[in-house]
Amino acid sequence: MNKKKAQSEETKARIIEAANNVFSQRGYHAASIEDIANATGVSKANIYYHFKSKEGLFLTLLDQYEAEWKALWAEQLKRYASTTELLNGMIDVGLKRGFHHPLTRAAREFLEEAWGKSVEGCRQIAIKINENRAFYQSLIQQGIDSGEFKSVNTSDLGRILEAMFRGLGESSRDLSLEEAIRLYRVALDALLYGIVARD
Amino acid sequence: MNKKKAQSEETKARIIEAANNVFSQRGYHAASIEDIANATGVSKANIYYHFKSKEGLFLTLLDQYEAEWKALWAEQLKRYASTTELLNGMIDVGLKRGFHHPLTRAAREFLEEAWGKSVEGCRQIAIKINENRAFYQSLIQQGIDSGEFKSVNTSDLGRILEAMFRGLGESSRDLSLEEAIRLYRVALDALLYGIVARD
DNA sequence: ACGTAAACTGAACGGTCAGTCAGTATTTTA
DNA sequence: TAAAATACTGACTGACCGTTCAGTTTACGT
Repeated sequence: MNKKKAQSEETKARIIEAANNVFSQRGYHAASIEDIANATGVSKANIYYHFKSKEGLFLTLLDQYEAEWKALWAEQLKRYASTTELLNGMIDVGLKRGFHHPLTRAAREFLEEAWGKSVEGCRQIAIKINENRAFYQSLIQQGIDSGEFKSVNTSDLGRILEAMFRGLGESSRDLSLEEAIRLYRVALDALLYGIVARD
Repeated sequence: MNKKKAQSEETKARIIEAANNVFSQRGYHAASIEDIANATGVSKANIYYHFKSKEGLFLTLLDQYEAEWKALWAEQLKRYASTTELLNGMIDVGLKRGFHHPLTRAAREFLEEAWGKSVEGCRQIAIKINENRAFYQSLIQQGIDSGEFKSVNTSDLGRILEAMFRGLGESSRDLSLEEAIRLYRVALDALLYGIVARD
């Protein structure tokens, strides 16, 4: 139980890598299993040997991405003293590392396609959305606790922060990395300090 | 040339109405011409008598929606003295009138599907995106001119405002109208006055 | 009244794509 | 080394969907 299993796991890893690229570029629906098979260099049927379905493959990708994302954040959280700095750092790291979640588009598409069809798919995505919201919410809470932010409603503000970043992610698709980072920074600055003129 | 033409135009209008519902609920891809035909109560082929293609039908819908939106705004612009009030009013009117652009999801999906396939489709969507950006930008400029806002970069802030509203539109899909309006107001308040605590 | 054009339909076509299956090659186990 | 398990493939299926087309009904002009 050695050479064969190693081969198998390497193939699986190659499929995952190719699938990541194809889903990121084409989105969930437009990415066909055949595309992924060709990109990997294996047969279509082989993908169904390693993964239960297109949905199963995609959810595996999301799980993996989320795990990497969490690990990255656990590391970043130690590096910054204030929440403001942390948020600015988040922009840098988040954008440089794959332009703010390359699978986001595919994930949203997947969710919309799964709505009503795949109960399991919806459930899994719902879990991820909640975790993401809780993360943003905890960031805001941290800022309040440290006295940096006003005592705003963390649930609202978490949602708003998430919404703004998500919207920016889409809006900045035609921008270079540097321009995108600048835009995100300006946005964060506006949200932090407001745009209303003070006397 | 009377009864027949009237019938025809009524049918066309009914197709448009049904298509609006179906595209809004299902998104661009998942909405099949057959769905729309059934919802209208006509044959699939009849839709191709009145419209060139699925893309053509959808672009007609977008044009119509945009025209209504513009007319509504032209009216609203007169009703408010300050830009801050105007933005708050925008939330109310925009959300009450169909929860912030029901076709937005389908439009994004359409754009992603059209990328590389339909040059004409991309062109038309690009025009609409630019018009939308220019609109937000002019709102910000107006606020600066009246002395309400700091002299921020209008191009950036327009994009940011648009991104935030778009993100909120998605994020608030599981909220009631009242909750959504409240969330939007909190978001606008945060952007206007900031969330950083002042001494 | 009659020919013609507009409005409309049922059935089919062509293409795509997720998923299956019967079979082959390779490695492991006994 | 024989049998069994694993990794993998090519060809196929069934379903869906945008689009077309030959043909039918209906109103209009003359």
